[in-house]
Amino acid sequence: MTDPQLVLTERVRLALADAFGAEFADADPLIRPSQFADFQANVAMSLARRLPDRPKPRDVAQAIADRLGDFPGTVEVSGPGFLNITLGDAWIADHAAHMFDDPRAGVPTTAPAATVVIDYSAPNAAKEMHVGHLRTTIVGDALARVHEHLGNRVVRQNHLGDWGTPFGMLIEHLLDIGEPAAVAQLEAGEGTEFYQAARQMFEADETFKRRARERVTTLQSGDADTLRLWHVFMNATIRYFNKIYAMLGVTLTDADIAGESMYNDMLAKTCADLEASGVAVLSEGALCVFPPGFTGSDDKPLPLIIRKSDGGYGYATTDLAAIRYRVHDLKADRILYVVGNDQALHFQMVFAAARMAGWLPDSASAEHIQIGMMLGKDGRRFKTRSGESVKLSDLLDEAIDRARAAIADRGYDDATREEIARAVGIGAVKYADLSVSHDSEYVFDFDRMLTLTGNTGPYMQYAQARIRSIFRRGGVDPASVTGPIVIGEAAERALALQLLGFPAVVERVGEAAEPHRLCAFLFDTATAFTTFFENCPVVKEGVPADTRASRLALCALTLRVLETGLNLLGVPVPDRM
RNA sequence: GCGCCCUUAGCUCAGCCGGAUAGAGCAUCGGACUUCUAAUCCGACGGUCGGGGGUUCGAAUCCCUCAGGGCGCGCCA
Repeated sequence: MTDPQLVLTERVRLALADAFGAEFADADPLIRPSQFADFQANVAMSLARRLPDRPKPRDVAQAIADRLGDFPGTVEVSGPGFLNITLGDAWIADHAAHMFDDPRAGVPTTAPAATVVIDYSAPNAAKEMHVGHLRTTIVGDALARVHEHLGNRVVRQNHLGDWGTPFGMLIEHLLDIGEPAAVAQLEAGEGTEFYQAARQMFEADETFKRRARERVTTLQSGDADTLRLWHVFMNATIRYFNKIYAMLGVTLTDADIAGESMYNDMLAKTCADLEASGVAVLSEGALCVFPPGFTGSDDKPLPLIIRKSDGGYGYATTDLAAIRYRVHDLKADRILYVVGNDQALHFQMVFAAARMAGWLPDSASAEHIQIGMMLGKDGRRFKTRSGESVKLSDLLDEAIDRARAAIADRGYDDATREEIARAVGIGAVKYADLSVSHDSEYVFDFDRMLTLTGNTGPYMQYAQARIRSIFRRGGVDPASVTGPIVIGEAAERALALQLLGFPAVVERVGEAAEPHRLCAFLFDTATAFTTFFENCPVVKEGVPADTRASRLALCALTLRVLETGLNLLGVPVPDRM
């Protein structure tokens, strides 16, 4: 364990138990970063009130400090009873060295491993695919990578919108324009245009409308010819999705596809079981679950409709079937739904219904990781100037174009420039999505996300590239560096201390499902490195051999942390920029 | 009516498991370039943390309330 906050928590807890008795060993020492020291412990104030003779908080703090005499650093009582803790340089160097020797850079593996089902991306083949899907894809993928790194068993579930009434008109439109033309259009990413054309026919042409409705019926009845057409449509669409995933460097594969259609065969039983157990009841001809606590506009219970009065199933049914499948068949301990926050109420009700049915036991959690809406620079829903939704590939192309322009005069050959432009452009978009908290709206702005300063992908990539540059310049392989690490300059100390916090951040990101915390950490790390870079020459002439060895080790460790962190976010890591 | 998100510096956002003087980037102003990659840095300026009440030794953070903005909510997904 290298994380200072955790080390100190344990150490101070022992001290206060020693001072006041074992019954207080459960008290959280409240170790927090401090502006007056490396860390501060805030426990004395609250603990003073719990103690029988209600001593002064400062005395409590002093009593704890007295039992930290052997601590490798300094402990001072300050203000109303704060304990200001400054770690010794040797302690920091020692733990940094320990972290450096660990291939995992101190990140522990969860034991026992949990099964984490992550539902993300889930583009809808029959609806406009908009930039909102970009965010759930990127955030979900980062969470999958983090949980995998933590040693959990991750089951990705791409809950494609691949079923439902719109497919009647989509299939008819496919027939009208011919399969080859339809496939070409869909693979080219013009699913929205395809959908709109079908929609237009549906609204304008009564014959088409009738055909579409009949097609829905034959599709749902499992008619072989119709299913074949459906597969033609879906396969082409999925090939387009895969192009986008490849471009984005997303880890989703066809094996992770678990679209709505997958649950078709379970829907009737889902309803029957819910009805038999009394969880679902008929209301106005529809089969509904009324989870307690949900009321509508007139204070009447709000239904979750699982079978429409016409006998059809909605997405609530699918979600309930999916939750049962994920718990029972996939053995999920945790299910993360990385989905837009407009579905908050829906998921609350689905989760509540699943609990009522006993399909979601207390031992498993279902969490809606709410994704906030993406806004344009004008603060309104992200659209093109003409009001169209923005095509994902166009968006990514523009990011790459801008990145390419930024490095145009750097003297790289074409292939290298292209590789860097892709890494920087895609990295900028992904990092921008990840660096703000997932549940808030966020403003999409190319200019901001592509700058080399601030909390951006390019800045993080650049910091990392500069470290590699040092190794190149020095003719040193980062893997061959051995240290030892010695703390001299303030910038070395600050960098080493910063690095020690990496494992805890990764764990926290997994627990709280908040990738933006990793971004913030990496930004702080890159900033600390930049200060080090400005102040501490490494392979320049005149640097003593031991200093050089120590700094090379710090560089190598920083590189590992930045590279690992960016990998966990799914942000590409170019060698040079 | 109900649910979710939001309201913190001119702009974009952190901080919100309560802790000392609320942070960062951009923008603005001033400074640093014969570079271990200056697209990278340093400094300055800049805030009634939407309003009010409560809990607390202590509130941007917890509770209540009001206001404003966004999104959603019985047979689309």
